[in-house]
Amino acid sequence: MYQPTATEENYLKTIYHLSNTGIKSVNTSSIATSMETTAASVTDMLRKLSDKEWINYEKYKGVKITRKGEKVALGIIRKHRLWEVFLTNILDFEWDEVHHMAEELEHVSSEELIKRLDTFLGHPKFDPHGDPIPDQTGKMESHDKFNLSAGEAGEKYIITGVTDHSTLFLKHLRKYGLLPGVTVSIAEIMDYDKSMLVKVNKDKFHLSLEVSKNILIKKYVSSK
Amino acid sequence: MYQPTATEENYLKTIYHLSNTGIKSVNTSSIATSMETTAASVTDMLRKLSDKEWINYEKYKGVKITRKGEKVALGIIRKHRLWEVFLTNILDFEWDEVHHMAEELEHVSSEELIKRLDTFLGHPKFDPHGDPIPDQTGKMESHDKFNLSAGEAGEKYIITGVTDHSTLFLKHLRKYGLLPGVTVSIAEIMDYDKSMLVKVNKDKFHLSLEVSKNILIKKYVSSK
DNA sequence: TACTATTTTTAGATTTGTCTAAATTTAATA
DNA sequence: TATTAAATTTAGACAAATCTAAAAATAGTA
Ligand SMILES: [Mn+2]
Ligand SMILES: [Mn+2]
Ligand SMILES: [Mn+2]
Ligand SMILES: [Mn+2]
Repeated sequence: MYQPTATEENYLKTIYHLSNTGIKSVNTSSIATSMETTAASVTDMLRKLSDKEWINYEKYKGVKITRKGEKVALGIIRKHRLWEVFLTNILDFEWDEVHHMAEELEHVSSEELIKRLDTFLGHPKFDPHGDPIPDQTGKMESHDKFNLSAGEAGEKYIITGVTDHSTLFLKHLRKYGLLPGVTVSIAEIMDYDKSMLVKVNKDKFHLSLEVSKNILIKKYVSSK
Repeated sequence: MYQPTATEENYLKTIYHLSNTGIKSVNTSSIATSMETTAASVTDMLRKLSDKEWINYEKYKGVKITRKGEKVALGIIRKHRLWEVFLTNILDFEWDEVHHMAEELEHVSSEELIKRLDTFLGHPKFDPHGDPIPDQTGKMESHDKFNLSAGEAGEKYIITGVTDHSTLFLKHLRKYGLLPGVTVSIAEIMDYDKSMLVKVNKDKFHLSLEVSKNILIKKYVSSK
């Protein structure tokens, strides 16, 4: 139908993400905050996105993304995450360095390029942060993820991702080797502040609730 | 100093190329033709590029690129050609398919990304079309290239590049396996139309002057 | 319910890059 | 050299995306 501009792609991606963050209705100001722009600019853009049928928009009533808009958003998210895999696995960037570059690369338009990149990378299912990569049709894995802060003392878990994607947080976790795929056992949970003592390989760390709240895990199972 | 926009980068790249195509002074209309835009638009942009000291521009007198502007242009050309190597060598695209994608990828801004891509690719000196890749300082190899049409019957040559970069021409050459690095011997040159019979491996082809004029070669030397 | 605070939209500008049409300058030629 | 042709620049407009400030609508609260 229409060919979205890079800006339109960014709006749709943001609206898609906000729609899936438990936030009831996606309103103008939440979009403005996420996009680091003004509510007035968002209103302007919402009208354009609505004209092109990527969202349903009624003045003052908030926004709902359409199936069409979702398809655009998932395409961009797919590109973003595949490029992130490329940057970490092939060019050896750290997981806290790749997001900014992927923000640019995700707008390179060739579908064939991303198809071949996907093949070259071995059809990865998750990006370096543990986020699932949509396939060409938009489908992706959704392993039930829960927070390390909800884990129990004495139990063993595998890190599957993070809820805070900020460079600061990712860098912090890297210092402890707390990356997706790594096995963590909870040695002790402090009653006073809910901080925890965890074991990773031979090392023991003390993690604040602030940190454990933002780490996603699944139960450890020895078979694969 | 200033951060060039993608459009400014494209203008500078075009001006740089025109400056090195033997065309005496780079004039407004030649830029307009190359960029597929109007002379009026070019005039507007020349003023901007001049303000930012990437070109020297005097009304009605044409354009000369500055050292600063050349540095910008060479940076873009480096990115363009490295991405072309990536697309052909790593993602298995054909040499006639990569230019369009590289036109987008060349504007991805990270210097560190291109540095690592260069390392990953093994610091290639030439792109898939035989064009030299500038290094980080802007230096590049300039093998003296001459045209196959100026070759002599009975002699053996190695293809080093092309002067026509159109998809049509590149596709045509691919059909015959006439790619950079391939050895060609001229069996016969027809007096009437200067067309030639060439041998590539076991195959013999008849090449029109139109074609041989656009193929760049160097003398064959058995040692390396 | 009435008033106030917050959110959202509108109005009016600005920047970047583009265009067409008209005016101006330079080049070509009779 | 005078006149015509071609190239270039200017003038005025437009689309995309943004902004600030003001107006309008909705939500929160006494
Ligand atoms: Mn990211
Ligand atoms: Mn983006
Ligand atoms: Mn190219
Ligand atoms: Mn090339």
